[in-house]
Amino acid sequence: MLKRTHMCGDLRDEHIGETVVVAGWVNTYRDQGKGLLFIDLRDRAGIGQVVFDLEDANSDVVQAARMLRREDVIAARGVVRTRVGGPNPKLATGTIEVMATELEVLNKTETPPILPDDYEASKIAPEKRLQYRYIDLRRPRMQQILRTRHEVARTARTYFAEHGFIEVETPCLIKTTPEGARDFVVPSRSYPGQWYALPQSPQIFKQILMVSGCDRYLQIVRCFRDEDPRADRQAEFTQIDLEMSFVDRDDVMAMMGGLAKRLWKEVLDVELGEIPVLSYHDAMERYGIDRPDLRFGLEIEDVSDLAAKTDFKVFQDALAKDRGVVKAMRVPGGAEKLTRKLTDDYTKWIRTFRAGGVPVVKLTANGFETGIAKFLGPIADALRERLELEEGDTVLFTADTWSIATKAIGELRNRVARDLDLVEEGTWKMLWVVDFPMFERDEDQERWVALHHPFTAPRTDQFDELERAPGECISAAYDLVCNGSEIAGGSIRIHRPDVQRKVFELLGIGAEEAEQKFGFLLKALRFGAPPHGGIAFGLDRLVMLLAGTDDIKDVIAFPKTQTGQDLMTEAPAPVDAEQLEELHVRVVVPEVVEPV
RNA sequence: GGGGCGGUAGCUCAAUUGGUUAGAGUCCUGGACUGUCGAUCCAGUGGUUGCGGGUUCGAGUCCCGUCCGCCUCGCCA
Repeated sequence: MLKRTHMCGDLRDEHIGETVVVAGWVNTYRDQGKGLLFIDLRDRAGIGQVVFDLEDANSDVVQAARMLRREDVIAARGVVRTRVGGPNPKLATGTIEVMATELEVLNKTETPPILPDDYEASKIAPEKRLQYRYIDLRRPRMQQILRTRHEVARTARTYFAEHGFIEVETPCLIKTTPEGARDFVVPSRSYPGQWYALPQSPQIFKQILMVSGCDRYLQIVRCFRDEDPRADRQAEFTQIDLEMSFVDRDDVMAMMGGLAKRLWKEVLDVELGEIPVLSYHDAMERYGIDRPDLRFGLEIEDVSDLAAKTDFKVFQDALAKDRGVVKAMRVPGGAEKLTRKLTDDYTKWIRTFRAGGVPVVKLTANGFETGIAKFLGPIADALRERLELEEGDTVLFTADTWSIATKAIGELRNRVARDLDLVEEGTWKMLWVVDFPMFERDEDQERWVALHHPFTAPRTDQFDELERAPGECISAAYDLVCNGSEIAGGSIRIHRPDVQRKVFELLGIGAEEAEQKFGFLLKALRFGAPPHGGIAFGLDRLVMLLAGTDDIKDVIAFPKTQTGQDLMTEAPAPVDAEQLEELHVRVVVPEVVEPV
């Protein structure tokens, strides 16, 4: 076999005159018949041109070269020289070519079902790309993303190693935990009827490592949550997981902000600057979401007090509800840009978030016009002042309970920014969101649920509230948000068993149940647990941002579909009866499943 | 579990109110061409219209069911 000396994508002017051996895949071929044959050869580093002189039509090299087809695997020896036909500015290797003297066909390909061209990748059916993932991954773009992912992981390891973190592995076969997402479970062969669960995160283990005196822990770790996927979510995903002892909230935020800055610098050569901090309360009130996109304005105002003075039934009905509110968003210049078609569409679309519609009004030289203008008489001046309205603006409203109206207008804010092209590409708006409530009321089940997770500590000044008014208790949790995407979330943890028991109790986990399900944690906390806290970065989402893609499947080498299948390996699949027997598992299939 | 969109040649798509032999580009096969570069030109192979039923003289097209993909609501401590 010809031994490779250079990556064909790495060849430059400096290699001119050298005899090289390159190897890779035939990206394209251009056969000129009598005379010349050009091969664009692709390897991990890029694409380079190999030329064959066809003068001696009977030579083995020429005969083999003329048989080459796209995606054949070859090696070629030749001399690097300046391109005779002039440079190709589209290629990094565009000024040079390899004049081939030897050719070795390492593997002919069958006609490829898909071709690894970036320029038509978006047109190929997603299931074909997943089915033939090995071909799809040959695309330069996919190779670039794989390397970005590697860079992120490498940078994180280096950064945290510099700061005294050590990497520790935690188990994948663990005990199922209540609360949280649905677990993936694994049957135990040795213990009939007993099951392991795959970790939703290594949360408890990393806390116990703090009790063990590790002081600073790092793990790049796979997590599993058996919930329906989304464009930015897979059932199986990766966290950069961290925990620190003897720290407060500011210590953790400073350390983790440092990683974010390092990543953006190393991967994109972007200086992030100081990362601002916003309270959960302000995020929800001003942006209607706990992970606001700060690349554009469109701030939201509560106008419930004004709305109460109108006769508009939608407002009145909303305000009559428990915690009913009316929210308003000023869209500068919206009178022109927000067409009737668009605003009608919003009213329909907003129903997916359970809001009734989107009342609209425009401010013109003649005052409020269209939509609900006729109801705004009594509050016209106050509304103009509150929203600092100018002529040509549109105001969009939502009215319902606080949680529905807030969420709806938050989603609407993002939608309007997209529709009006207000999002400036290439900008990075990172922020910390802090001061989350400890608990959220689950009205259906009439109980408190943890907003973050049950091991999150109250802020140090909030222990009274924990006893007195759990609904008002503020936690020591923090989320790192970038361009409207949550990229990390964490908290200071509870390190006192009495506080942990109290929180379990508030969550409706009684002493006995707590002992049975979390006994090992409660016990560990009794034996000298240091104050500690940590965070987990979503590696997949980080890479999505840094690589500029909005499909999580692009940043995972072998992703699953929305129904949890791997189209390449065809997992999941049935197992043998003997396997089931050994595992003491009997399958009950709802209906007859057709064999494929 | 709910909603929306889609599935026609290896790939990307077209096909009039339900009407003749389901077309085009690309890939592939063969040929032409001495500096191409998403090469070009000529010719050709290639189809169980996702699958199963139904309506009809006649179904890619209409109806029912089902499978698959994408987006989304719920869900995701």
